[in-house]
Amino acid sequence: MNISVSIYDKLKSYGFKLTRGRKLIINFFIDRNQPVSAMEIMDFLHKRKINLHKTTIYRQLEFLLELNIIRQLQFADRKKMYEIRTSDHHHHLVCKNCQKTEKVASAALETEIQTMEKDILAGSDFKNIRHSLEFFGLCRQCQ
Amino acid sequence: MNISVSIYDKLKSYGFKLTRGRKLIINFFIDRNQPVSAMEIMDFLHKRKINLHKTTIYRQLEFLLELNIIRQLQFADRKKMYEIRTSDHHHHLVCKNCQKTEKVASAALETEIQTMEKDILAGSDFKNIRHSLEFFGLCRQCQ
DNA sequence: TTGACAAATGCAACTATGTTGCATTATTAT
DNA sequence: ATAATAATGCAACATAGTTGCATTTGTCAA
Ligand SMILES: [Mn+2]
Ligand SMILES: [Mn+2]
Ligand SMILES: [Zn+2]
Ligand SMILES: [Zn+2]
Repeated sequence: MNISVSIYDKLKSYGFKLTRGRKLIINFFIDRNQPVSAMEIMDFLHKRKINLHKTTIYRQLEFLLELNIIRQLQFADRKKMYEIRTSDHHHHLVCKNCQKTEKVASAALETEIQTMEKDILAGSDFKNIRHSLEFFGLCRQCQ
Repeated sequence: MNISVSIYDKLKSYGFKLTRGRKLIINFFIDRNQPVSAMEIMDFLHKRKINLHKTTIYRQLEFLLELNIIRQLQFADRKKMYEIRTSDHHHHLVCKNCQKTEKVASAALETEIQTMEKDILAGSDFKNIRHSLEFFGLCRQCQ
């Protein structure tokens, strides 16, 4: 079962349209399988001679977020990153210099984080606890 | 031993000047003991009839970062937050709606994170690994 | 195949946050 | 008090993202 087709079906079932730009953006997310910025999406489309306006890019991002197809990440930068939402829970290792990114994951760490989230629920007035954990460093090229 | 005086001494020892604005900003960081934005610093100074230009605020932040007196944090927002650098390693619980912030800490979690950082050093080309871990939720008022 | 209708887009103008170059002012040591 | 230089103010600029509104496009049903 093709992941992009299953996303298309989801959109159609809600009555949303499958435009050329939307399909390209969805497939870009699937192919990259890594966090990308709005600007990177624009550049990718531009190379394929598809000139979507930046407003449209941001509206697509908002739309895909709303439908839980992508997720938003905030690294040390001011700009937001987005990646396709998959079932595997993972975090990132980001180069402080060039933003090259790798996935990282640890079952032991997730267990500890879940414990922490339970403690927070019990010990504070906050509800709906989520977390963001990212690692930063210098990649080989940037050392 | 007064913490603000020890910071003043450090600055003087490097030959930097103790201006009215700089002292107020340092003391604001010490008093608040929580992450604040550039804009919050401006507002604080404005209330005390000290109108430092925004350029000056940003240059002070850069300066205090350079000297490791404050640290920079990035939550889910586009804007950066800054807090006084203390010896206690901690993370934050931030309200997604109003940005109200509490400190959180867990020795067990830090141990697990350190293990992860060692694994990353061993298993990737990255060096100088750091981490950012923040929790998000909805505070009492915003639920 | 063609309308009709809603969804999606383009555009201009705008906002928020932060940065740069350069002339002027304030702090410090002597 | 003076000289040296750190710090500031200002205008202009940069980047990332947002909003209102007119126009275009995709879809479904006739
Ligand atoms: Mn996690
Ligand atoms: Mn930590
Ligand atoms: Zn790099
Ligand atoms: Zn709140």
